[in-house]
Amino acid sequence: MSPKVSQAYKEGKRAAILEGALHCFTEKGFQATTVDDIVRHLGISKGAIYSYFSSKEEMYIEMAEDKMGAMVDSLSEQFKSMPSAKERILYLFGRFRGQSLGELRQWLSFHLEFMLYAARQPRLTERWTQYAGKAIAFVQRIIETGMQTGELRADLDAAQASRLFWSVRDGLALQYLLAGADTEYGQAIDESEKMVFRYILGGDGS
Amino acid sequence: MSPKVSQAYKEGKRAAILEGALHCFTEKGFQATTVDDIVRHLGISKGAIYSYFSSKEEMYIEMAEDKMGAMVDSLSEQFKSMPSAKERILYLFGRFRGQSLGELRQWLSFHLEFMLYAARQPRLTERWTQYAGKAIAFVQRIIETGMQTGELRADLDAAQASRLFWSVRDGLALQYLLAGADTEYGQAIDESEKMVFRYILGGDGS
Amino acid sequence: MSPKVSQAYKEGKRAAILEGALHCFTEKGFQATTVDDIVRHLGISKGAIYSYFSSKEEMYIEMAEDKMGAMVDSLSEQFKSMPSAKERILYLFGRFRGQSLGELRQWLSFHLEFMLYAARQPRLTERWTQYAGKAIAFVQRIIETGMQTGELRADLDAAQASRLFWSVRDGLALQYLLAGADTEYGQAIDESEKMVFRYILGGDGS
Amino acid sequence: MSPKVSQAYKEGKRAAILEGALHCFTEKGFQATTVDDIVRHLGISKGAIYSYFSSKEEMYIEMAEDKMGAMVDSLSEQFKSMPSAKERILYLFGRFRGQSLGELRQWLSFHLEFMLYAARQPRLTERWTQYAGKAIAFVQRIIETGMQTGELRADLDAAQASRLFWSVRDGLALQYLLAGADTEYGQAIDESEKMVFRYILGGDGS
DNA sequence: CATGAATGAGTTTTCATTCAT
DNA sequence: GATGAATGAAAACTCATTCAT
Repeated sequence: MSPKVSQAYKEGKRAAILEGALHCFTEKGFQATTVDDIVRHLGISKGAIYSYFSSKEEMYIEMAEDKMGAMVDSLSEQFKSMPSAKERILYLFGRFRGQSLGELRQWLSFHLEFMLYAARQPRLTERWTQYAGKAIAFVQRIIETGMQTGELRADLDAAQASRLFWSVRDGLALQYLLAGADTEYGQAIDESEKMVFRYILGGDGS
Repeated sequence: MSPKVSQAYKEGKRAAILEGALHCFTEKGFQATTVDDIVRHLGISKGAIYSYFSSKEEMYIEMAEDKMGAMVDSLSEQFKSMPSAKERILYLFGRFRGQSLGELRQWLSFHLEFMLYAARQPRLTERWTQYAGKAIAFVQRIIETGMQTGELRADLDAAQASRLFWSVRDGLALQYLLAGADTEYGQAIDESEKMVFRYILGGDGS
Repeated sequence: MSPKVSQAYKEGKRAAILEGALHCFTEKGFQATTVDDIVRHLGISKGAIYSYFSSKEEMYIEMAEDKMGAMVDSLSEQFKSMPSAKERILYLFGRFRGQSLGELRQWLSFHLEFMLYAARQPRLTERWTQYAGKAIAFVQRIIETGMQTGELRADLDAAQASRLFWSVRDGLALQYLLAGADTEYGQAIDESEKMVFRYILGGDGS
Repeated sequence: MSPKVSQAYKEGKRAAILEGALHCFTEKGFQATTVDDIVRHLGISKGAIYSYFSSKEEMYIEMAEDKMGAMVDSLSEQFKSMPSAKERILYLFGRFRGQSLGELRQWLSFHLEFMLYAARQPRLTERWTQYAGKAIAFVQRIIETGMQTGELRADLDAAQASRLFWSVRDGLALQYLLAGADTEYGQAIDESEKMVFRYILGGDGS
C-alpha cells in the first residue's frame, strides 16, 4: 500500500524533468523540441515523462507558471524590508543589470515563445494576463507609495507609469535578444534608468 | 522563344503568394501554418508554391525581409519633407497611435515569432540585426539633427536614445499583445510619448 | 484548376482502400488491425489512407454503413417482383442457405465487432439501431401483407414475429461462428425455416 | 516452512482479481481495458496482478472459462430435481426473463467479445466449442427425455432442436444488445417461448 | 512479498515535399 | 507549366510488462 518511493523523490524527479525540458525548450523552442529530445537529454524513458505530465503542453504551461510565480514572489519577498519607493525601483534596475545577456536571452526567448503560444489559446491568455497584472500591480504599488511620500511627482498615473516601466524593461531586453554585448546592454539599462527616473521624479530627474 | 509568361506576371504571382502566406502566418504562426493552409487560402496548387519558393521556410524568410525593408523604406520616404526632429518624432508616435491593436497584434506576433526563429539561426540573426540597425540608425539620425539644431538637449547619447525610443515602443506593444483595449493602448502611447520627450528635451519636457 | 485525376479514379481508390481495410478488419478485427497492416496489405502509403479517410475509425464506420445499407437495399430490390409473403420469406431463407459458412463468418465477425464497438459509443448506437430497425420493418411489412392475404395466421404480432425471425437467423449464425461444417449449417437453416413457418402459419406449419 | 499465506487466501485473492477484472472488461471491453483500470478498480498493485496471472490475456481466458463452466454447472444443478422436459424448458425461459437487460448486455458483450477473440485463436476456439457443446448437449438431453416421455413430438431431431433453442435465445439477446426496453424484451421472450413450444410440441403448440 | 516507477516498442496521425500526368 | 495524389519520416502519446526497492 505504501509507495515504494517517497513523495520527495517524486517531487525531485518531477522537478528534474521540468528542468531538463526547460533546457531543451530554451535551446530549440517549445514547438521544435520533441519529446524524444527531452527524453534523450534526461536519459529517461518516454513513459516516465508521461507519468509525471499528461502532455508536452502541460509541462510547458507548468514551467511558465512556475517561472512567472517565482518572479513575482521573489520580488515581493525582497521588498518587505525596503521602504523607499526610489530605493525599490533602483533595486529593480540593479536586478536587471545583474542578469547576464546569456541568461536574459534564455529567459526572454522562453517568455516570448510562451506569450505567442498563449496568444493563440484563450484559456492561457487569461492565465497569462493575470500574471502580467501582478507584475504591473507590484510596481504600481511602489509608485503609489512614492507619490504619497512625495518621493515621486504627484501628477503621475501610477498604473500607466508602471506599465511604462515594464515596457522599457521588456523593450530593452527585446533589443538585445539577437545581438549585442553585455557592456552595451549594461549601459542601455543605465540610460533607461535615467529616462524612467526623469519621468517619475518631479523636475528634470537630476 | 519568348517566355510563356511575362516577368511581371511572375513577380505578381510571387507577391500574391507571399501575401497569402503572410495572412496565414499571422493568423496561426509559422510552425502551425501548413502549406495546405496557404494553398487553400490562395486557391492555387501546392506545385505552384514550390515553383516560386523552394520551401516553406524560404517564404517565411523572404516575407520577413520584405516587411522589414518596407518599414524602413516607408519611414525614410515620409521624412524627406519633414525638417524638425521634434516633429519627426511626434510623427512616429502618431504613426504608432494610428495602428489599431488588432493590426499591432498581427504585426507583433509575426515579428516576434520571426525573431525567435532567427535567434536560433546564425545566418538569419545577422540579417535581422542589420535591419534592426537600420531602424536604430534612422531615429538616431533624427536625434542627432535635433541635438545640432538645439531642439533636443545636447548631452544625449543619440544611439542610446534611439535604442530607448524603440525599446519603449516595442515594450509597449508587448504589453498589449495579449490583452487590453484600443483606448487604453492609445493613452499608454500618449504617456510614453511624454516620457520620451521628457527624456530627450532639456528641462522637464514640458 | 482541373484535377489531374478523375472523380472516378478517386472513387475507385477510395473503394479499394475500403476493401483492403475490410480485408484486414475481417482477418484480425478492427482494434487489432493497425493502419500499418492496411498499408502493407494495399501496398500504398500511410498518407494516402489519411487523404481519403480522416481516421481509422471513420473507415470502419463508413464500411459498416455501406454494408448495412447495401443489405437492406439489395433485399428491397429483390422483392419488388415477389408478391407472396410465404414466397418472400422462403426466399430469405434461401439467401441464408446460399451463403457459405466462410462468408458468413467473415460477415458476422465484422458485424459483431462493430455492434460491440457501437454499443460503447452512443453516437453510433443510434445510427446502428436505425439500420437494424430497417431490417425489422422490412420483414414486418412482409408479415403484415401475409396476414392480410390470409397466408399467415391472423393473430401474429407482426413486429414481434419479425424480431423473432431475425433472432433465429442471427442466433443460428452465432452458433456456427466458431465451428461447424457447411452441411450441418445448411440443415440447421432448414430446421429453423420449419420452426419459423410453424410459428407464422396457422395450424402446425405443414 | 509453511507458506506465508494460506492456499485459501491466495485463491480468494485470485478470485477477487478476476471479479474486478471482469467488471472492467464488461464495462469497457477487453482490448480497451488497461491493466491500470483493473488495478485502480481493485485498489491493488500491478505487481499483485502479475503474481497471480502471467498476462492480461490469461486473466481474460480464465475468466471466460470460469463463466462458461459456472453457467453449465449451475443449470445441471438446478435440474436434478426437475423431471418434466416441458417444465425444464419453461424454467430456462423463466431464467432468461429473470435477467434484466442491463445484466444481459453486460454478459452478452463479454460473451461476444470473447467469441470474436477466440475465433482468431485456434487454441481457444476448441476450448470454446467444448463449452458450447455442453450447453447444446444439456438441452438436447432434456429434449430427448421429453421425446421419450411423449411430452414432445417424436419426430424432432433433438440435437438440431437444442441448437435452435439456443439460437433463438442468443439471437434475441443480440436484438436487444444496443437498444430496447426491459418490457419489450420480456414480451419478446414470451413470444420466443411460444415459437419454441409450437416447434417442439406436437400439434400447434397450444 | 508487494509495490508502482520505469521502460520502450508500438499506435495513430500529420505534413513538407516530390513528381507523374 | 500546373496540378494535387502520393510519399514516408517524424511526432505525440499509450500501456503491457518488468524489477529495484
